[in-house]
Amino acid sequence: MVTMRNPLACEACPVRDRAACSALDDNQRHELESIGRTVRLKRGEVLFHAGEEAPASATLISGALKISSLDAEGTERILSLVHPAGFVGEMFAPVAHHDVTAIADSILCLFPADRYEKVVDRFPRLAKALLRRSSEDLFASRELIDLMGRRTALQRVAGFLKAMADAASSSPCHPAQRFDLPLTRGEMAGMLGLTIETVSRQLTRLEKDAVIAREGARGIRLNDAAQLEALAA
Amino acid sequence: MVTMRNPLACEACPVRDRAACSALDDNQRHELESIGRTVRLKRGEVLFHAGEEAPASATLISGALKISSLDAEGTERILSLVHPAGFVGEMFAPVAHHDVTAIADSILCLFPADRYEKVVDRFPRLAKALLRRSSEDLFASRELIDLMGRRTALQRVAGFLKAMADAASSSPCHPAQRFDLPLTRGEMAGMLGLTIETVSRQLTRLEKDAVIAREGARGIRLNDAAQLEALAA
DNA sequence: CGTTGGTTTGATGGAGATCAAGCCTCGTGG
DNA sequence: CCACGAGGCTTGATCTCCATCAAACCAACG
Repeated sequence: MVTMRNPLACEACPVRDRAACSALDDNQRHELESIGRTVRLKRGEVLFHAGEEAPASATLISGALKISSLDAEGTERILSLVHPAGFVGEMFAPVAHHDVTAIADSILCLFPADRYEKVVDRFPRLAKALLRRSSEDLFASRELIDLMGRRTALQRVAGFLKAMADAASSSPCHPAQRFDLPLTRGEMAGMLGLTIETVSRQLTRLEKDAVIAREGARGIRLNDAAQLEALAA
Repeated sequence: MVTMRNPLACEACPVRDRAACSALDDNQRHELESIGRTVRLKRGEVLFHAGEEAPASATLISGALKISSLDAEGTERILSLVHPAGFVGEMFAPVAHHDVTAIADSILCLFPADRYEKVVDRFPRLAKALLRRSSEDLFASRELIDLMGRRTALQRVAGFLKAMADAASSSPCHPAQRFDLPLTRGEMAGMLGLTIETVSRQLTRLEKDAVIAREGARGIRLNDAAQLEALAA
């Protein structure tokens, strides 16, 4: 984990109009800027460890994170993905509940927990913006619950691909025609409550049925988005 | 749905020190009181319907709610349970995403969306309290995701019973020794991604193994909480 | 007393977990 | 430059667990 002491470059920030801090005016944002610092993570590096005390808060600028936990047998279960402009950090918990790990090379704004909370108290607009983000996260969580409640493996994998296509798209209403999966097969399996083999088989099946085409291990091209959606049930 | 015009009885409210409004001082709470009204729901009655415009916000005083959606085949999928002091309502969404239904006779404080938001803007402490609640809901969501990610039906049912025992307990650290399931078998199945029959079979199995005892269709007595936890993996 | 909604139990088949190889890609070092 | 190894991915064979279909049970209630 590389920490940069130099000031955050809010002016050039690619998520400046979508992240929670976008609710602030220039003066307020400068104040927030002064307590944060930029952090770079490479794929696989851990930001927070479950059980860690007083975790910080952070906004993801680019890349992707996963929030996960390990069960007794040591298999990873992915609870959430974090996309750029997303917020991580449990402001009200004394210890972190889950692991947070980069699944792609990432850049983020990191804020010490105590100082961040003080800023939240002084700037109500920030509190409200965080509430909005939290509501969105909650909604995303419920979408994942919905996905995992599906009973067949095909429905789950199809629904997952659909969700990834939507997330990868620049326009919010249309799915991306072509994108790279940010997760390994094992991570997908851990997210969907399946095994690696089953995920792999469903992907080959979708390719045989010409719903998708695979380009290497990670690349996905959507041949028939409507059919994909139908299969997701 | 019975709506009462008479003022909310905050002074006598059983959740007055746990709900979001507990963050307010007396004057502020009176103001909130003036825009809300008490609503009584019987089991099965719907508070919000998915797709409904401008849903209100509400705090649950007693009883229990479920947040659910219907998939294409018409099977219900439960996304969340709401316990007393819990908050429902999507302040930032123009339309409701999910159905909200009483699963027990319930009493709640209902606030019109627009007026509630105005109050939130004026009282930053309320915004922060809602943020805390939202974080807790998010955490609960992730626990459910964790539960549903388990691969065997026994683990899911055991984990669910454990969660219900914890929720039913007055003390936060010890599970209740005896409680009633708030859900039908069908609702449990919808929550765990299983079928009614499988849920039923796992319960009989747990009873045969003397981990639990059943008292009628809904009553559960915990014989061996440690074993239950172990089975939940 | 019959009906209805929820629950339990049984029998069967199929979907997915598990076990086991083999393959592809990339990075490292000889 | 090629060999090698390590991860990650795919494919196959088998077996287990759960969904499905079907029927009976039970309690509450009109």
